[in-house]
Amino acid sequence: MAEKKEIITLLDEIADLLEFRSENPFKISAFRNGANTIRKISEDINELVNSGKLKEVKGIGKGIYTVVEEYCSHGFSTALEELKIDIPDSLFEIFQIRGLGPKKIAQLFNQENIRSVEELKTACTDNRLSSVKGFGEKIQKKILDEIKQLEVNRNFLLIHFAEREAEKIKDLLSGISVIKKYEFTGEVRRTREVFSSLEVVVLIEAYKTEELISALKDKIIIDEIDEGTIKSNSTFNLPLTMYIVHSENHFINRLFETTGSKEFLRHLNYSHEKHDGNSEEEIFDKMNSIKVAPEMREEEFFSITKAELKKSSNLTGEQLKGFFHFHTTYSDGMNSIEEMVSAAKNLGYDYFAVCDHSKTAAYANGLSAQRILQQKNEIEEITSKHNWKLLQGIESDILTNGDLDYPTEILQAFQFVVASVHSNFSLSEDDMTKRIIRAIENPFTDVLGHPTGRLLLHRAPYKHTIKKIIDACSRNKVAIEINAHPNRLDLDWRNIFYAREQGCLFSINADAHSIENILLARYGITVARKGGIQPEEVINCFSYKDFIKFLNRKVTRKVEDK
DNA sequence: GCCGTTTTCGGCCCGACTGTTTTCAGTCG
Repeated sequence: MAEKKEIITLLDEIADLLEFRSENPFKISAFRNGANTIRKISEDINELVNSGKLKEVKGIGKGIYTVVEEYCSHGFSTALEELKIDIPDSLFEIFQIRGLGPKKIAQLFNQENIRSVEELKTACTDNRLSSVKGFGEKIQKKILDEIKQLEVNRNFLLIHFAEREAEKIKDLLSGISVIKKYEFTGEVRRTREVFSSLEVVVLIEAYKTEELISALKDKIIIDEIDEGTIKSNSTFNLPLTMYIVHSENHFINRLFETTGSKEFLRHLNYSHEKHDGNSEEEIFDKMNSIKVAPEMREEEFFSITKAELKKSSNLTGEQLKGFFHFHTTYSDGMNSIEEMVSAAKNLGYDYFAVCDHSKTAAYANGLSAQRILQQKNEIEEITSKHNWKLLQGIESDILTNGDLDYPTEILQAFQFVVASVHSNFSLSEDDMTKRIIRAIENPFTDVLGHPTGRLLLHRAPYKHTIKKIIDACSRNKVAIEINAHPNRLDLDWRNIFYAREQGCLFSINADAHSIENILLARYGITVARKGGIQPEEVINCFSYKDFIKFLNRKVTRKVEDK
């Protein structure tokens, strides 16, 4: 048994190593293509292997099938291991540095004997790399910057990976009988976008502490036992701190003082002696503060200028009725329109706007004018078959000059338009801001997609002035996307407060490329809640009638009012 | 390695961008 993701990683890794070893370029792309083919398969990969049906899939031949079959049955790949011979494990971290591909890494390894990120860093600091053929000062500087970022990122996990670690900890703690109750605190309770630690408050009887420690020692490595604190740094993919308390009152107070960020507590002049309470409300009361939701207990909370925007969010996942900005097999999605909508409907969504990639996104199989028509016909067929409220939208690329990548006559045929930047990221701050604002000013734009372009722990946002962009969204009645993909979580929650002050609307979108992805919307909810967003500020929470009103606020669109 | 045929070898192959070159290789979305 193997997970689909593992197979994809395996084939990509083989492709990287083949390239590192300067093998036949077509063989390399066969493996990359194999990885992409598997990525697009929606059936269970193990079943396809067992039944031999994988062999029939275009792009999977005898060679790749053998690799996948071996991995599924035995959990390893002889082909991969053979490619790894004579390569130190430390080299693989270099593959994470953007701008360095297999060929450049091979050059560094073979010519300069660079075998790890550390050695690469030294070579750059000693200015050794700028004189290597094919490298130069700019690349050397870029590598150093990337290494710096990598060193910071090493200490963080994305939210969906951190969640997995938290689940393991839940399993661990639930299995220890002396624990009366526990609750996650710190970054988990604040629902940060990336995590550097996992913290839990644990309640037990005082005389059972030794019993707890011995039960823990059976299952995890304990690195530190301090007064009331137990730490395990290496058992999970994030360091774990457990705060051990022996009374309900202590539980509440420990939970309170470990939830808010240090800056948040400092702003409130919090001290645990003076502000001890039997509930969090009581603690806030003692500080003469309104009650602040756990997820909003950040320094940024104090930048909110309008009192009514400090209210906790009432938003929940069940309130999302509109399912937008999802991709299908028409572009780079894994599932058909019908499969996507049907799955979303089962999860409680009521109306839908498919938004495949536009023509400029060639790498993602973006839609040509002809294929837009084809899709339109299919949508008409499906809607009449199921009586679905399904609209044809598009995720249109914002070109370098700020135009969307279809002429007006095509744009006006869409019923919903998400405008996003997918290329040419390195404009100056001024140029990028103007580019995005021009797209916002386009009368057909409904939503600004992933506004900052960041990929968490991977790529910094492009240079831009976010306040000017938010102002433009407010002026032009364009909703700002909260892209819920764990890699993005973009708009950053820190900018939500300002956007709300300008009266902006938001659109929470999973940017789903598969049925499984639909569930990612929940991370968008956590981000929105962190910014205090209420359901009436989210276009996905509108009734279908109000959503149509929203669509027709600037241009008239033909939408059947079902 | 995969595909497909006028079938067992020959062709396959995004395109823009960047930084290095001096006409291109490598990377990336």
